[in-house]
Amino acid sequence: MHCSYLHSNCSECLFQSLFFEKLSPNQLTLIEENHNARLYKKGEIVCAQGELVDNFMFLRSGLIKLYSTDEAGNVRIISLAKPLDCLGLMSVFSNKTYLYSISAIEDSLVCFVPVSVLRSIIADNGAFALCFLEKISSVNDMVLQTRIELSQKQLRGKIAHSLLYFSQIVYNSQSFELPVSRKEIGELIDVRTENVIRVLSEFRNEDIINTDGKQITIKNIEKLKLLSKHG
Amino acid sequence: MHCSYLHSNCSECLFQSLFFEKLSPNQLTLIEENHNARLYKKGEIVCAQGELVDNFMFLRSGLIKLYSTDEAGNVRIISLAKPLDCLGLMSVFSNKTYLYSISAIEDSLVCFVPVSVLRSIIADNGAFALCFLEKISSVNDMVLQTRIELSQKQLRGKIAHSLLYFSQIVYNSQSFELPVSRKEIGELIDVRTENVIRVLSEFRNEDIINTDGKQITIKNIEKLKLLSKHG
DNA sequence: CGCGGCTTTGATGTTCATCAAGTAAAGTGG
DNA sequence: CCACTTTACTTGATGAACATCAAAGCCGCG
Repeated sequence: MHCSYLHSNCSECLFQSLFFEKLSPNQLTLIEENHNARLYKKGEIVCAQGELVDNFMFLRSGLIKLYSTDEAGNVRIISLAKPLDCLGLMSVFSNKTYLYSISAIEDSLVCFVPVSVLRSIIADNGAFALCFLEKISSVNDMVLQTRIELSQKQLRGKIAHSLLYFSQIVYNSQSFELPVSRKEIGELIDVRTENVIRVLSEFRNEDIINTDGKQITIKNIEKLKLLSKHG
Repeated sequence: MHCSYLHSNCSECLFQSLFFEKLSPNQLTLIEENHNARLYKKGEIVCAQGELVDNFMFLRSGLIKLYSTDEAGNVRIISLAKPLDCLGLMSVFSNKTYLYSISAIEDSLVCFVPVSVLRSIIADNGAFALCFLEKISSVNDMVLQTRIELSQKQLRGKIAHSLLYFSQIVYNSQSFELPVSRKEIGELIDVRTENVIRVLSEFRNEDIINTDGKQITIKNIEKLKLLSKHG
């Protein structure tokens, strides 16, 4: 946790260019001196529903899921986060405790900045506040939008959507290894595991995709887009 | 649109106490000189999906719905807004155009502040930015949270939820007149009109509520809460 | 080696959308 | 103000979509 890699200079962090460009040298130093980073192994929990929010977090590398668990133990994945995404939606500002749990899907490097530090900088630096507001609100919009769109689709459309998501947004390739189990895909799009499997088989039989365990190859992306759109 | 009532002093507006307490006298004056207000009749459209976002809006009185329409013409109500709520979620900062349409469910008075003015104030005043961020992000969290909860419930649970919403959040009374049609309730919770009606009839037969047209009286609120919780 | 979790396929049942048809209420134009 | 049209409301019957249940093979791991 204290190796130099983890404490690399904030001004060199890719994240800087997205979020921190409006910071004064003093403010950047403040963050550098107060930030922290930690590597999480696949499956490790970064924070749990109900815990106190005390850090703003963003993902430097890996893949993370944001999820909630109800009394019955049903898991619902709210969203995935890729490198350079910030975690926890806006809970940082609207809630004392996390509304959702966060855990690592792949080995992940997470960077932490205490909320108190971030707050003081926002209070001091309106230009940064504005920039921050824009970036973070667009994430929120996207999550809501996705959820609304998904709720209109049915089985095949939902599966098509999630395959396209991994292909286009996460891996940028027509062939990739699924980072999640069939069960987790179901949790992401609100479908039972059995049906995820069934539809993947259908798609394979219809020559839309190829599957070999977690390895997926998209053979007919246009068909997939059509399916995702139609519903 | 130019009567003195509509242009009443911002410093006296209830909204001020929620949002504008951190403003300097100069900034308050800036808003007073640039704001606008308009009364919308029931059914009137305040803004349509795709239009340019140029004002920040909040509701002084009435009731408003935020909704989206897909190619097939299906309407989906994203959220309702009560007096003192701000409209349009965060689109103000993350989008050039509105993601959703907004229209008046009841006669409504809407107050407008140009986005450019708001932006300049945020850039100048970090304390206000922080306050603004908190308030607006909690609305977003709530909308997402509600949508997730709703998606786990089934028919009877969804209807119970929406009855409780009107009773507890909008009207604060066990007896109220529904401001929306059965169809709109369906659009709000993603259920067909016929099923909204069917379940309302069931609830009436089970002595959970009384209905007389749009007049609803909740007779067994505990049962309703149970139904809403269970699913 | 055996246990538990993930994957797969088939059979069954429930939930809800859809279709149909009729009544009531609310606008609309002559 | 009344005939007319449209929109809202209501109930029943049918079917499709999907959850649930069951059973079996697979794989990794202690």
